[in-house]
Amino acid sequence: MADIREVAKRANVSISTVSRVLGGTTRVVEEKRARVLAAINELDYRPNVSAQSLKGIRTRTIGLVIPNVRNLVLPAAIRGVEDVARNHGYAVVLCNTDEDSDKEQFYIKTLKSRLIDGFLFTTAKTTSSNIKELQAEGFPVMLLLRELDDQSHAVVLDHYNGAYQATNYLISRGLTRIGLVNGSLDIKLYEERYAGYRSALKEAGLKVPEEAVVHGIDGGIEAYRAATRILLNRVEVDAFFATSDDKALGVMRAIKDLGLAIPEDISVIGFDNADIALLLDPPLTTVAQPLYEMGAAACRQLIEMIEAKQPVTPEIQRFPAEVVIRNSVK
Amino acid sequence: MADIREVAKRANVSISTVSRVLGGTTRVVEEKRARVLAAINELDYRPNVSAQSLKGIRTRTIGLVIPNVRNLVLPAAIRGVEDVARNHGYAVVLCNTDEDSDKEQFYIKTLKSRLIDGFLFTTAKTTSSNIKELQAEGFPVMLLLRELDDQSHAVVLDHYNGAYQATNYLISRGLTRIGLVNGSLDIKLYEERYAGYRSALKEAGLKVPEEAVVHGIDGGIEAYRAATRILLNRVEVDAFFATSDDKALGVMRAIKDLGLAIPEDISVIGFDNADIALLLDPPLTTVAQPLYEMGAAACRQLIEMIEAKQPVTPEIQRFPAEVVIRNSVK
DNA sequence: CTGAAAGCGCTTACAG
DNA sequence: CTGAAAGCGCTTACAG
Repeated sequence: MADIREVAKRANVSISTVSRVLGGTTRVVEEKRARVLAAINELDYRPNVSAQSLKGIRTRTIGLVIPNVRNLVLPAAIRGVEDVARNHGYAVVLCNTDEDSDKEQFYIKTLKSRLIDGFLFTTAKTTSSNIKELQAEGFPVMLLLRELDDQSHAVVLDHYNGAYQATNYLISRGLTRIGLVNGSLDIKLYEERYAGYRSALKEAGLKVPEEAVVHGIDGGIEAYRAATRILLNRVEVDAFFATSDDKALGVMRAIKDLGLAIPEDISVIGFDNADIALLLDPPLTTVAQPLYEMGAAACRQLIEMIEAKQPVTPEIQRFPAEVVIRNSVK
Repeated sequence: MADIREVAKRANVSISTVSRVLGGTTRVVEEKRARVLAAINELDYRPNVSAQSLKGIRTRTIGLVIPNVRNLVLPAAIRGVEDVARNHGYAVVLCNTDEDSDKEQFYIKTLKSRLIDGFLFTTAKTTSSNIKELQAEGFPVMLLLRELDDQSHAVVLDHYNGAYQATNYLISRGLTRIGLVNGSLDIKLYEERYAGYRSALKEAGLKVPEEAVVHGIDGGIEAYRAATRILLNRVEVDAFFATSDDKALGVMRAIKDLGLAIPEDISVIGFDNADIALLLDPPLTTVAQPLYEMGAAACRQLIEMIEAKQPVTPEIQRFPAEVVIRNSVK
């Protein structure tokens, strides 16, 4: 690729002038500006990001740290992030941590040495301090889907209310023995969904069927095993609240494998409204999380933080949850 | 972060020496080397990638260009890519093109100005020359999942044989009126899967039921509509071959919505063996594509190309396809 | 084996 | 408004 000297030569100006028309901050006489622009065009010149970054200019690159692309939820959020990044000229580096704090630490290190402008995490956990340390060092950090505390910028769902609504919906359909297949309580949102579930039961005068409640479940296969175990133990259950759609998928498979019908014998409600939820059998009733929009909002706010001169005060953007009614609940 | 001068000062050597112990190519006297290593450790020093890249050193960053993360297949391949990238100290920048040649072009440009070491594409199309041009400029380019021609390095499946096997399996189960829900013929692999399907039918003395064959379908929703249309037209069909699992999901939904049973009334076979295939209802019989392994292999070969001194001769690695039998076929 | 110096491609005070 | 020069953090001939 052409460099700034070639452009300068072709336009018959100094490299300083080329740099100035590119930067757009200083006045450049119209005639020269036009020549420079022409030269840039003809040579298809793009400034070398590494050279710019050495001078303290933004790299326009952000690091997106997630547990694992390979699930039903994250891809939609990633698209949201990426689309606004692209529209602002930013590139995004993808990192999968598998919920492993050491991997996360490793990625933070490599991203730092690559002079990333900011970080977007969907891996926040109460048990890890990686993110807090990074913030303390002054890096722009945004949290997405999972929050940490009110010292961090975050875009999240109102998980408590979503779970509360889901449970209430089941109750409104006459269901009373509602099992819960939940994720790890180290992750705040699963704690909140658990809390919303309990509140709804309590308000309705129902008690939590402890034998039909499991936490720490990750993905469809684990959910399948958990639900099978509960059902095989002859725990009486007329509905399951699975706190993610992939868990719901596993729970549904388990119910059917035992010869039971959905929703006639057991109802199932999920969480996320993943792209495939409406194609499942039966189409899955679930709590919608506007994943794409949340990813987009988080990326927008991160870029704002990056480009702001002064530090922005931490803000938590909480999206409302909504039950999408389909056919998996009686 | 600390820079090389601080390390040099602390270790009481010149910055050249620090650079040398880092590079590992030149001998450095053991005593100094130890001091430098200690200083690096104490300061948690990592060389500035931008500065290195300005000197012509690899950035250890690759661009991964895909149509859209938001589907059932790509995430697994991405994980394969990312895992081997991480193991070699590479970062990966993710780009979604939506099959749009202009977006692809845009990404190629931005990635170039970021001094990416190499490119990995899963977007190869016979109708676009973006990739060929990039190759002509001498950039290391790897193709994944989709190939272009024998001038390009690629890691792909034996699509023809996979489709041939799938169709043959249906035939072996006594099915004779086999519809096809296929992707765009601009993409070579869908052409190949189409060819495999036709060959199997032909060998069995069956003819292609043209009214039950559609191309250009992308995703579950479109597949749902296409299958519904075929069925509503009263085309007689006893099986569908959907050339991806997300299409199969839509086809299954369409069949059930019309009150038909799978596989009793109509059998369905998919392609990919996506993570959720075994949790569907019924569990989906499909052609397995080792997505994770293919992603890993492609990334491995790309890094090899990047780090090779001399140009590597184009090689196409073709993985074998395999039918995974579950319960969606009679 | 190792230090001082040049230079990678830029941006930005500093003069004019 | 604009050019020459310094310098961002590195690597690597060049001497010694």
